[in-house]
Amino acid sequence: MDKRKQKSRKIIMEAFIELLREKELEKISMNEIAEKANVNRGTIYLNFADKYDLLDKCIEANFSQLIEECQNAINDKKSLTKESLLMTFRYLESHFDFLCILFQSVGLSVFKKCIHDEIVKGLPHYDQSESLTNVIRSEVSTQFLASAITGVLEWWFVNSMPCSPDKITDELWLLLQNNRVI
Amino acid sequence: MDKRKQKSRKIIMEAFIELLREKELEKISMNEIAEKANVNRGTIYLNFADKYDLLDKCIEANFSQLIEECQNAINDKKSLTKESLLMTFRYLESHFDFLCILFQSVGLSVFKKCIHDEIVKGLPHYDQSESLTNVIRSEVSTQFLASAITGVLEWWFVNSMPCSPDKITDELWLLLQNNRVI
DNA sequence: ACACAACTGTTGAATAATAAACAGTTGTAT
DNA sequence: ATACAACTGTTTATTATTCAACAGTTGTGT
Repeated sequence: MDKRKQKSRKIIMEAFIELLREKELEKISMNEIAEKANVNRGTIYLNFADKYDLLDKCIEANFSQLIEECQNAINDKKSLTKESLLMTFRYLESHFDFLCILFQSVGLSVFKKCIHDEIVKGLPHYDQSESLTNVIRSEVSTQFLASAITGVLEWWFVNSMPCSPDKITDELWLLLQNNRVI
Repeated sequence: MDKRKQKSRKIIMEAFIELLREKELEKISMNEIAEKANVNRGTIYLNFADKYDLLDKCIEANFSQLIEECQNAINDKKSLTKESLLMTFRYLESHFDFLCILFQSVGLSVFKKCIHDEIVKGLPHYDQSESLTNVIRSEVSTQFLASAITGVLEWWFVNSMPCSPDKITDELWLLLQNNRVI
């Protein structure tokens, strides 16, 4: 992509997020965003359809960042690791205030779905055709586990992170081991 | 000036100064500057003739900043004030490492002349036609004082700021008062 | 002496951002 | 009710930056 587009999108999104920290979405005007980003107002419309599209792109970029930060741990080993869980908790922790802002505007569901899907990808997949003793690792169990993990993530986040990322990861990992899934 | 030109010049100069901190002028290539500034190499040539022109513009911008920071104290009262002296010392202190780099490349003389001239502007001017008792405030005395002040500034800077801006300002101001110039 | 890599400064075509306008909308105060 | 100010989203011509290529230079090692 053209360097100018990259830069424009970046500074506009940064300015917008900065404003989101200061006031709620509906109180933010395109004029303000343009002023804060120090770009022409038209430039915003060249890159984003409107304020809500801009918000979507910010969320997407934010989620991409989470995935990217965890992808070494997740993708290299082609399965869920303790490390990737820890990184996810740490990501949620370090972006807490910003994510709260996003969830106010857009709800938790988008993020939850993304994280759930990513966990599904990370869990080991086994054919349904395998023996019945492996039923625990079937599609159903994958969904079961992904939901469980996502649920813990959500609970931890929504309750303002009642314990450290390290502690919650330890506990969750122990549960997974006890269920003989990993 | 067009917003894009402003931005380009700013980020190119900042990147260049950043590189000047890391290595000497002759070891810095236009490629590196472009890379650090995250602009196309051609953009540098659209804004600056070459590396040396870029250096000149950086110095000019830096000096403009000094003047601007002191101009309230200097220009509003149309004469030299203790405050403007203090601000000058503080400016030299806070930009010490960067100014050292500049002086390595370009020498002290440019800066000295600018500061000298600015002090001349700040000193009160009296007609040569006034009574002989006012000879102390003639053109000669103006040059005398400006050189003295500039000399102290230079000594203080070249000797790596042997005392605080506040202390050197106090001492210099006392000298000026004892000479009944202010 | 030669090759080779990195650099300089320039070009032209494509693309993006800017400035300045515009009509239409919304919210607010009088 | 109405005027007013601020906003939205779009359009136009203009200007700046980008990208890719170019020939020519400089410095380095073999």
